[in-house]
Amino acid sequence: MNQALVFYHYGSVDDLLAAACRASTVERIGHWSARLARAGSLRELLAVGRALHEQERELGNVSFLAQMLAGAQTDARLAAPTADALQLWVDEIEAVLGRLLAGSPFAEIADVPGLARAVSAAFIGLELYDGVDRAAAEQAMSALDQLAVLIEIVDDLGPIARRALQAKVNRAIRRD
Amino acid sequence: MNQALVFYHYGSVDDLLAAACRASTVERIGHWSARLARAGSLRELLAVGRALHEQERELGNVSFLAQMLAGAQTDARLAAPTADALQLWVDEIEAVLGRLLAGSPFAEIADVPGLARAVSAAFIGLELYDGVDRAAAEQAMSALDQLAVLIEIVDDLGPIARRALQAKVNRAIRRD
DNA sequence: GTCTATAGTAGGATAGAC
DNA sequence: GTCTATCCTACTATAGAC
Repeated sequence: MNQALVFYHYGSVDDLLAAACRASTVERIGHWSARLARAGSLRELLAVGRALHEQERELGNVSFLAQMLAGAQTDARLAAPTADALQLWVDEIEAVLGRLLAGSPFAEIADVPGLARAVSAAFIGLELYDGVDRAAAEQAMSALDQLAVLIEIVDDLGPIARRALQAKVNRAIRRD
Repeated sequence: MNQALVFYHYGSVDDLLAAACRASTVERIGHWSARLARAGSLRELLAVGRALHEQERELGNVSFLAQMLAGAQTDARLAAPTADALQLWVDEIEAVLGRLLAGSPFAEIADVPGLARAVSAAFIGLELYDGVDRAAAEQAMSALDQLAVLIEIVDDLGPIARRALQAKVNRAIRRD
């Protein structure tokens, strides 16, 4: 391909990046959505996240995302397509979390759309952290894995403890 | 200042960035460590994080961090100083979390150093997300705030529920 | 639609005067 | 230590032939 064709087809480099960002995201989500839909627990979701990160990093998509995020901080023309791409991922995560947290006190007190955005942002942070300090990112991932165990334990409390927890949750909700 | 002086004093642009990264991080941590040390709960820690993000964003430090992270993904000369700077923040967070989670089942099942790295990475992700989609990042922050309420509720369970939880935690630990 | 050529700009880096 | 001048390279973008 020729460098001048960028401007014939896309008008500017920014517009090319926007198109690449959109197309790549749609393609990658198509590649992962089935696996995300198959995750049956938070720990399984984390495992899919691990595999996803590994592969996207090798494809260079993590570096690309990092560059888009960095550019987007000071350039609205990059921020808009980046936000759109992230929204596509957030929609996926929201669907998975909504399914996994159905009936859980976590879903009752914290809204799932907000959680999906928080989880997505946290995952992005972990991906970038991994490129900077792999050992530290791995340590963080392990801690999240252990935390997921605890969340599932809380979700799986017996009726007495569950009622006590629910009562406290209700009081806290009223207090806010 | 003159452009050529960069190379006289620092040798290369990368080395200048490394020095700036280090100096700036030390200075900013000096500015925030007292407030972090004063946080008495996870929700207060989140509130400090909100204020910190707001101010560092206005100072341009979030954009700087984003650029360092993006560059570090493909350049080890940027990765090393970035990792060092993040480690300084992680040390701060580790101290705060160690204090706040002392005696909590969260600290017993997930190691605090790993959690500190996960929290730091998540915070970085939120900062970058905020530069791309402010409303979404705000929604994520609110969800985390509500989640912190739930964590404090679990931490504050009565003796019966607490014992049931602890027993399940112990079983889960042995299972791993 | 695709190519070559080219303009314009910016950034990293060195040489050498002071 | 600081400056000017300069080189080199890379990148964005346009003009115009085919």
